[in-house]
Formats: sequence, structure tokens, C-alpha cells
Amino acid sequence: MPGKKTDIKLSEGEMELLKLLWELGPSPLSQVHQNYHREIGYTTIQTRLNRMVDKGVVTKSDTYPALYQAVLETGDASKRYFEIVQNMFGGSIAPLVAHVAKDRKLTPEEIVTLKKVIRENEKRGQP
Amino acid sequence: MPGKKTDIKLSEGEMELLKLLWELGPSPLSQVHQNYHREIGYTTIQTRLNRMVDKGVVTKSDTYPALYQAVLETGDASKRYFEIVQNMFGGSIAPLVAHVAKDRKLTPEEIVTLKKVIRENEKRGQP
DNA sequence: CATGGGTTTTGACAATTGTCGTAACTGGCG
DNA sequence: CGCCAGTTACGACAATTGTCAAAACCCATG
Repeated sequence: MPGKKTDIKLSEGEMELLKLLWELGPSPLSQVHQNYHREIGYTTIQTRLNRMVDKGVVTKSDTYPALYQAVLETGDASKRYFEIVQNMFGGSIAPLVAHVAKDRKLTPEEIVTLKKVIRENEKRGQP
Repeated sequence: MPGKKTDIKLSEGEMELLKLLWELGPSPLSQVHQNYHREIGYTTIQTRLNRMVDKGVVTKSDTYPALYQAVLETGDASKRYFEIVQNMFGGSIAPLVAHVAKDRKLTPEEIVTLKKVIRENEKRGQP
């Protein structure tokens, strides 16, 4: 299938809003604005959000205070970011993980997840 | 000290070139151009590179075929990317790793590194 | 030293993004 | 119903980025 989501391009600022929408869930502009991490014009957020609607990564309800909602799933964005990281580290995420781990402790959950990932990967490697 | 590197902003395309410069080492434009992963105008690369020189992340020798060289270290960019990823996943890289592992098999080296990271992290956690 | 082929400089232009101001619109309330 | 505060639609503008063409330049070689 052509015209996949693959070619949508989001800027960092848009990613920021996407993340915020994930956290907040469907929200009216006012809420997104209030929860934005820094001082910024109301219509600025509006414009950004609307551009995202155009790109199809966010939907806007037709209710009165319209609700904006992320369409793109966390996984999709994950993917996009992975592409960036991939490009950066030549595909190896180990250095990145090492870097992260050096800066802050991994949570138990993360460790569990990582271990599982490794285990499954090894298993898949030697059938 | 103010005006730190912290505030330089590189686009994805610029990061791409930075990465290429790390791989190639100091290189003349022609080389950077030849090694670019896709069809693109010679002067396009040049413009991008020169803009990076303006930003101070790349130097350009004054020799005849001028050599471009990355100033920013791998670690710095790593850090920058980490910041993005951090912002994205709320700091947890586990999902990212999982995603990567799902798409392609991890190399033995990566597994070793990851395991080590986990081990050290656990150790640090329970002194 | 004149030439021809890479190299560099210039200048341009479109698309994207960040940022708003302001005008138009909607709904509840007095 | 008419008004006010909040919401939305429009449109504007600067900065950044991607992309190049064309002119100007430099130098080894004939």
C-alpha cells in the first residue's frame, strides 16, 4: 500500500504537542495551552495543532469547544524517533541506552522490559 | 558561561551531514557529496554545510579544496538526541529498544552492551 | 600563459515552522 | 433578545531549511 504514514513529517514542536495530547487525552485547545510547558501564545498552539490536523496526525471534533486528539499512536512516533536515532547511531541503540543509564537510574520496569527484549531476541536468534 | 553549545539547533538534515562527517573525517565537499546516501545537488550539500559552519558546529579549512570537519563531538550529538528521545518517551528508553528489537535482530555486541548496562544499573541500585 | 575542469561564491526561491494579532463567531445569562 | 467572555478562523510575517543554477574563481597542464 502506497501513501503510508511513513512519509508524514513532524517537527520537534509538533512532536511536543503530540506527546502532550497523549498525556492529556482529547482536550480543548484551552487545556492544551494551559498545560504547555512554557509561555506561548494561545493561537500559536492553535496553529500548530491545526497544521497537525491537516497532516492527519490529530483529529479535531466538531463539538463546540473542539477537542483535539492524537491519531498517531505512541508506537508510530516511537518508530519515527527510532528512525532518527537509527540514522544517528548507525542503528545501534546500545550507546544510547548506555548514555541514558549513565545519566539516571533505570526503573525496575525498564529493566524488566529490557531483559525480556534481550531474552526474546536471543531466543529468536538460535531457534 | 553563557552562550553555551546548548542552544545550537540542528535540523535533521544537518545531523545527517554531521554523522557523515564523523564517518568520513575532514573531507572536501566533493567527498561529502559523493558519500551522501541519495541523489542531491552538489551545492545543496554545500549550502547546508556552510550553514553549519555559521552555527559553529563544523569548521572549514582555508586550503584549496576546503576540508569540512565536524566540531561537535559524537557525545554532544548523542546527548542532544537523547534529549529528544527523553522528551518523547518521558525518559524511558525501554519502549524504544523494544521497538528496535522488534524490527531487527540485535547484534551480539549490542546484547553484551545492554546486559552490561543493566547489570551495572542493578548493582548501583542495591549497594 | 591560456584553458578547461573542478571548487567556491552568490543569489534565489519554495516549503515548513514558529509566532501572533485581529476579526468573526457561539452560547449562556441577565 | 442582546451582550460578554471564551472559542475559532484568518491571515500575516520572520526565521529556518531544502534545493539549486549560474557566475566567479583557482590551478595543473598543455
